[in-house]
Amino acid sequence: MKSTGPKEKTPGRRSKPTMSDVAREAGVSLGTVSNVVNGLKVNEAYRLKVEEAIRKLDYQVNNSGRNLKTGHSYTIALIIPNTRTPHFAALANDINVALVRRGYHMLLSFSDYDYKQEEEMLRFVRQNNVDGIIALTYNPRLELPVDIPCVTIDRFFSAQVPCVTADNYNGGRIAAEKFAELGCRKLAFLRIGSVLTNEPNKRKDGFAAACLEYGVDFDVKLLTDGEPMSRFEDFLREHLHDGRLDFDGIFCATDNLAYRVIRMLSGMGIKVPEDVQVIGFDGIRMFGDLNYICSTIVQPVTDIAETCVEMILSKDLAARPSLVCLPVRYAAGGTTREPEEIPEEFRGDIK
Amino acid sequence: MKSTGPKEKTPGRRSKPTMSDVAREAGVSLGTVSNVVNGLKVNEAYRLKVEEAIRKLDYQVNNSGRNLKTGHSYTIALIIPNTRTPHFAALANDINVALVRRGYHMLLSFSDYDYKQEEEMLRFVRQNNVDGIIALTYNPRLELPVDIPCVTIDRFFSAQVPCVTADNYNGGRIAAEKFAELGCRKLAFLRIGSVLTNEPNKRKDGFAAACLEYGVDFDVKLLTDGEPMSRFEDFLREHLHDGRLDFDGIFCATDNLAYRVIRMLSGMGIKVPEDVQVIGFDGIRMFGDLNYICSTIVQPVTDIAETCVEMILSKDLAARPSLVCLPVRYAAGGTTREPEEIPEEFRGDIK
DNA sequence: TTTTCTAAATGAAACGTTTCACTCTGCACA
DNA sequence: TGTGCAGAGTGAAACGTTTCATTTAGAAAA
Repeated sequence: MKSTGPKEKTPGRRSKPTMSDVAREAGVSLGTVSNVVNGLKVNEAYRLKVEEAIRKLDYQVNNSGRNLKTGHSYTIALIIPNTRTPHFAALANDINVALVRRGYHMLLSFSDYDYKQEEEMLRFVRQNNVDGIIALTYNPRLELPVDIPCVTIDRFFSAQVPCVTADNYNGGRIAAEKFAELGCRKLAFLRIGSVLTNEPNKRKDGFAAACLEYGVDFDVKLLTDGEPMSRFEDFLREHLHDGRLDFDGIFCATDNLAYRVIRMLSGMGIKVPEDVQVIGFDGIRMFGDLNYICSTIVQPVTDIAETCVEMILSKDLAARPSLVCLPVRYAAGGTTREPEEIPEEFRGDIK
Repeated sequence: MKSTGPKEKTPGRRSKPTMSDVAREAGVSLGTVSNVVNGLKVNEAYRLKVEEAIRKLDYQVNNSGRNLKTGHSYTIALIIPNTRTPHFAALANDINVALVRRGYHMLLSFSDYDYKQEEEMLRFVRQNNVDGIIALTYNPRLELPVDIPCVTIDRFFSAQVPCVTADNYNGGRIAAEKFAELGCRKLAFLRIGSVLTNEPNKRKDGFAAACLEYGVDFDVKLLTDGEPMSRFEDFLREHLHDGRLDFDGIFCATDNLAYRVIRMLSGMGIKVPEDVQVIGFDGIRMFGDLNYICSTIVQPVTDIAETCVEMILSKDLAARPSLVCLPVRYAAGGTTREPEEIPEEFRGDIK
C-alpha cells in the first residue's frame, strides 16, 4: 500500500532546497557545490552545471549551517541605547554603511540606557556567533566578553578594549574660545551625569581649562543620575536678578540638553541668542544637509563609525591603539550671535 | 611519545563550552541539558546539577546550532533606506522595542533607496532563517519571498502581503482643512515621486478632495525620479509677482521636503509663516518630547511599528487584513499662524 | 603499453543543537 | 509477589554546511 508517509521524499515537497538537492540535481558531489558557492577552484564544466542547478532550484545558502560549521557569521553587533536619539541613529547608520562596504552585516541591539538590558544584549549577541561587538554603553561594571573582539564608543574600559571617541576635551576648549570670541564674560556649563560618563566628561575639563586661560568666569551645574531636569531651572533662577540672567553664555554637554535648556529659558522670558547664547555638543540636524538649529560642537560621526569598524575587523588585534580621539569642529546655528557673515552652508536658517 | 596532537581533548582548551560539556560536567545526558536550557520539565535535582554546571562553565547556547535544527531564529528582518532620516530611525526604534517585548530580535538592513540593494538585502535576510520580514521599500517590482511571512510599510504589493500605513488620504484632507481654517485662499501641493510612491500618494488625493470641498484653489507640483530640487524653486518663482507669492499655504508631502522648501523660500525673501504658511507630513521632532518645528501631519509611528510586529508574528496568516490605515493628527509647529492658544505641549518653541 | 604525477572531485565527519523512540525506575494495584 | 503504568532520563539521528583525507581521471613521461 502506497501511503503518503511523512518520511517519503516526494519530489514536490515545499521545503527549501539544500546543497544536497543542488548536488543531486547537478549530478555532482556535495563538496563541489560548496566549492562553487564559495568561489573556490572548480572545473568550468562542473561550475556551469552547478550554477544551472542553483538557478533552477532557487537555492540559497543557509547561514545557520554555515555559521555553525565555521564559527563565524560576518556579523558585528552594535549596542546602543536607541535610534530615536539622532546622534545614535546617525552612528548606527554610518556603522552599518561601513560594515556593508566590507561585506559584513550589523545586528542592532538597544539597551535603552538600562544596565540590565545592556547585560542582556551582551548575552544575546554572544549566543549568535557575532564576529565582534561595538558598544556604546553606560554600565561602568559591564563585563565585556573576552572571547570576542570588542570596541567601545565614548567609554574607556581597559587597554585591551579600544575606545573610539570624539575629542571631547578639545570640544570643550573650542566652545569656551568661541564664547570668549563672542564677547561673553560669564559662562555656565551644564550636564547630566547619567548620560555623560567617562570620555565625554572631558568636555567640562577642556571648557574649564580654556575659560581659565581666557580669563572668563564660569559656573558648573551637574545633575547626577535620576535628578529631575527642573534642577537646572532652579539653578538658572538662582542666577536670575531683575529678569536678567548672570550668564551671557551657556555650554550644554549635549544638543539634547541644549534644546531643553532653551525651552526652559524661553519659559523664563529669556531670549536666545539675544539675552544669552547657547552652544551644545553633538551636531544634531534635522536632515543631513540642512542647517544646525543650535550652535554646536560637531562630532565626526562618520569618522567614528569608520574607525570603529576598521578596528573591530582589524586582523592584528594587538596593534590597535587603546584610545582614539577624533577631531571635532564648531558649527554656528541660531543660538549664538555670530559677528557678521555666516558661512554659506548656514544661510537660510529655519526659524 | 605523548605528542600534543590537535585532536587531543586537553582539559584546558579555550574554546566555548557546549551542551555536551555541560552534560559531562553535570553527569547527565545531552537531552536533559537541552530540557533545562529550554525550560522543559526536569526533575529538580537534575535541574540544579545542570544549572550549577552551566554556571561553572559559563555556558551559552549557540544559536547557529539551535537555528539550524529548529529552522527559525526568533529574528525579524527590517528593511529600510537608512536611519539618518528621523522618520525611519523612529520606525526602526519602535519596531525593535515591539519585537524585543515579544522575545524577538531585529536584523536591520539598509537599502539606501536603491533597487539593487533592496534585492540584495532581501537575499541576505532569506539566508538567515529570519522568521519574517518587515519592508519599507521603493522598488515596485521587488519580489518578496513567498516562503517567509512579509509585511510592508507604505507600499501595497498584493492581498497576500499585508501593508501597514498611515491614513494618508485623511492626512491630506486634514492639511487642507487646516489651511482653510487658517484663512488660506490659494494652496500648493509639493512632492517628490521617487520617495513617495503608492500609499503616500493618497496624501495628494485627500488634499485635493478637501480643497474642492472647501472651495480653496490649489496647484500641484510633482517631481519625478532624479529631477533636481531646483525645479521646485523654478515653480515657486513662476508664482512670484512683485516679491509676493501667489500661494498663502504650501503642503509638502514630507517634513524633509518642507524644511527644504522653507529654506528655499527664505532665500527668496519670503517669510514663513508671515507670508506663506507651510505644513509638512511625518511629524519629525529633534527629540521625543520637544516641539514640532514645522507644522505637520503626524504619523502614528509607534502604532505602525506595533501593528507591523503584531501582524508579522500573527499565527493565523490568513486572518490578517491586507491593508491597515492608522489615524494621523495635525500638530502645530512654527510654520503656521495658529489663531491664539497653542496647546500646552507646543509652548516654548525653539526659535 | 605501463608508470608517475597532478589537479580536481568525492563523501564522510563534524559543528552544537533539538527531537523522539526507548529505557529505566519506582509506585499502585491486584 | 507479580503486573502495569506513568514519569522522566537517555542517546542516536538529523538539521545544512565546511573541511579534508581519499579517490579518480587524465595527461605526461618512460
